[in-house]
Amino acid sequence: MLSKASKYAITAVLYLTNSSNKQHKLGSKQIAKALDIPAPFLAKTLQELTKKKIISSVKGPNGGFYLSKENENNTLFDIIACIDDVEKFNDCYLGQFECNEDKPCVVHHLYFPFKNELINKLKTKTILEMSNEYAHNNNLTQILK
Amino acid sequence: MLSKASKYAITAVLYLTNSSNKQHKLGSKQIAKALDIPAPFLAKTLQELTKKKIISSVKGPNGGFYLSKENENNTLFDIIACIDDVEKFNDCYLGQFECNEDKPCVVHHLYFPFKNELINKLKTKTILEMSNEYAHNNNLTQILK
DNA sequence: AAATAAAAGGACAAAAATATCTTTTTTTAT
DNA sequence: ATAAAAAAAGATATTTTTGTCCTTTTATTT
Ligand code: FES
Ligand code: FES
Repeated sequence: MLSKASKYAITAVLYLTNSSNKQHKLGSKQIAKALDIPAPFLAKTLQELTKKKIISSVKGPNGGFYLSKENENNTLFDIIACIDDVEKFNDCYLGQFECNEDKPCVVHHLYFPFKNELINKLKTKTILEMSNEYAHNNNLTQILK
Repeated sequence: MLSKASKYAITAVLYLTNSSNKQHKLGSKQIAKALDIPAPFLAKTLQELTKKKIISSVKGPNGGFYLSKENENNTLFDIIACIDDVEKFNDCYLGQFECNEDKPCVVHHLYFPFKNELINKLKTKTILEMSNEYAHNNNLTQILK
């Protein structure tokens, strides 16, 4: 399971795709308020993302966080790996010593393929793609109204 | 994701199925040592399981923990629910506000069916069944040797 | 009945995760 | 240049989870 920090990170990046760009940057407090996330904690998390070039930031008046074109090529997995220890994906779901085919736990045959598919999805899904899906989704809901 | 406590619980119960019975009870320290789990922490966890009748215990000399026939009808889910807050299974994997079909997150269509299958498996898999599988597994490895 | 062994219970400690606050640095706007 | 605004950095606080320790209760064995 993901930590709160990386969930916040994902939610915030998703918010940035739709509400910011190089011209309209967003401050950490604005983002935190909009998403109802503890502001200083989010600020920390956004700093980590910036440090590892997952998102971009500019200091000073009118500064804030935004996504560059390059940033948008980052994947969900990149965000998660920036905050969490992704080694945990290798652990057995039931906490058995090792997770492998030789001595599978009772949910291994369910968990293992799912996990691999999930990781694959996380690794291939770029921020840009999510942004597009989100826009598409919103269009649909607009049309349905 | 399960807490360490409930993973310890599962591992310990599994150990009990194979190494104990009403005649041969096991002390919490023995179990902890065999499984390399912090002893006092496991003791606490085993107490919770006993309180909720998932496993059985007897105090005094030659006392310890064991599984009654009724205990063996408990499921993996019962063990988990005894220790963890299973409401967390309803949360969105990526931490979006709600998990539902209307506004699914990007991994919802992967996560949701898996989660349901997993919960179903956890709810139907009894301790007895696991014990049998384990025995079967061991027989196989014996044969293969 | 007494001694003992083990669970049960409760208080405490450490570590990790989450959350807050303060100061410094940098950039932009004036 | 100066002031202001915002990120960056770092120190501190709280909460939750994990882990330890000590005392009490209870059942068993002698
Ligand atoms: S062995 Fe348990 S998940 Fe693979
Ligand atoms: S909406 Fe994210 S898992 Fe269902």
